[in-house]
Amino acid sequence: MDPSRLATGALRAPGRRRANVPEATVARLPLYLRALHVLAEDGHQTVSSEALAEAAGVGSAKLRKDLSHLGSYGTRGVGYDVTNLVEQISAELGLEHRCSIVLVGVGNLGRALAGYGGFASRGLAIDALLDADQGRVGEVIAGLTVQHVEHLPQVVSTGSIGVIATPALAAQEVCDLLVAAGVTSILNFAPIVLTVPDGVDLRKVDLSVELQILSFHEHRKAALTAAGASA
Amino acid sequence: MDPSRLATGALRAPGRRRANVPEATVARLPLYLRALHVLAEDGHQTVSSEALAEAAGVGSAKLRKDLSHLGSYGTRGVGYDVTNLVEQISAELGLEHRCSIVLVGVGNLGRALAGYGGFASRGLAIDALLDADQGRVGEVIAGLTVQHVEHLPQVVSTGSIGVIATPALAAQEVCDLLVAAGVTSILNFAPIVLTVPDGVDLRKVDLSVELQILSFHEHRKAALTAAGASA
DNA sequence: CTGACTTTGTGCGCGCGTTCACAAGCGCGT
DNA sequence: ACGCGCTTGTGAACGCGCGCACAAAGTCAG
Repeated sequence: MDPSRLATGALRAPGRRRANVPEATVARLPLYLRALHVLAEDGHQTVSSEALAEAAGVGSAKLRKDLSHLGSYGTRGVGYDVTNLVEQISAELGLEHRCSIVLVGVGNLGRALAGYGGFASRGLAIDALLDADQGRVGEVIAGLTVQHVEHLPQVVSTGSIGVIATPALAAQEVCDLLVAAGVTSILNFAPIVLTVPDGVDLRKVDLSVELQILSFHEHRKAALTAAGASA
Repeated sequence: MDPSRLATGALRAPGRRRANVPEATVARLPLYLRALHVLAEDGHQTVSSEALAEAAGVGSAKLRKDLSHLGSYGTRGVGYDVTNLVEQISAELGLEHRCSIVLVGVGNLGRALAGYGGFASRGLAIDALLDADQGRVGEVIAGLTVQHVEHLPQVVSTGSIGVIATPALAAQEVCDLLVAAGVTSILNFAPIVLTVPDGVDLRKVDLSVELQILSFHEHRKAALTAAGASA
């Protein structure tokens, strides 16, 4: 979020030249990674930027520029080595050593997240489930036993990512607990604006916001066709 | 996604001057709406751009510019009338006449979405639950009976929004069914790139992508602190 | 009525991200 | 060995969005 944290261009390794990868590029790296996994399972050894861009749903020029930000790992005239590219992107995303994820709030959404296969498939796995409701403590979901939220400091390790899937009213309190426990990366699903101290990365996913954006487009399309029909 | 669809600046009503609201602004309108609802329940009659921006977690200048894109509904020296602003934003988002939502895929995530209170609260409500698994047909979730996906054409009405919460393998097929039934706005939760014909709006929410982005930041922070400690 | 204060609405400059278009580089066939 | 075609990597232009800072406009006190 804060791009003023650069000033580190001098200490990068001489071989690699990934200095400051743009945020927009980082947001697309997971897409490339997923497409590459599919291609690898399909038996492709190499892939051109055109084909990979097609598979990831982006433009080929954008893809090449994105990949160029983390080094030149392609071969002109041939394309990119699929396996190598998977490794490079995984390393860039920090997925080589499995990241510990702590999920707080085992309601409907929390259950869905715990059972979501997309995490565990590649380097990401939920390590702990927490809830404030004693009635849910002890329940086993997706192979994990739900613990009381008081045990949060014990399940958090350095580099943990916190996921908040609680009701909106409890979200800020849980967020503060996470921060107090040393978590510096938080993903919030509660429909509320959270405040965190500097140095903590906070992302949010609001399901209803996405629907409202679609509603806007649908509404506008309806208005346009109505106007077009009358014109 | 495609900003080339403008060319309609001449047919807007003379009183209002909402010509082409920027996409970035549309994405924030739901935030403002939510903050306004909270303020309204708190008894506030009017609100200044500063206070509303604080509640929505954005800058005040950005908020004023956003609101100016859909007309001048504020009073200088006073602020914005909360009730009026709620109506204006709701109208802009097309929430005044409840939007019909059709959800396909009643797995973990589908269940969570069906039970998510954030939709029904303001103008958005799920109208139908569909699934391809006969074992799930007939089940009642959040007051709705799950129907077989074959009944999709009958539950879709003009202006419906389709939500895909199926496994990745079934997503494209379901997407095609939705498009064939006349749905022109689709929200996809499956971790796969879907292709839709022109004229159909497609948004996607990928839960694992968000986590991988956080993983990147966590990884980078760890690298920076390590480098800072050694320097 | 007047003047001072408050708040909106917006013109402008800046930086990021995207796209086009092309030069540089690599493999392959001859 | 050599040129031909394919693909990458990137320079440059463009457009969008953001933030600052200020003028316009309205309210309220006296």
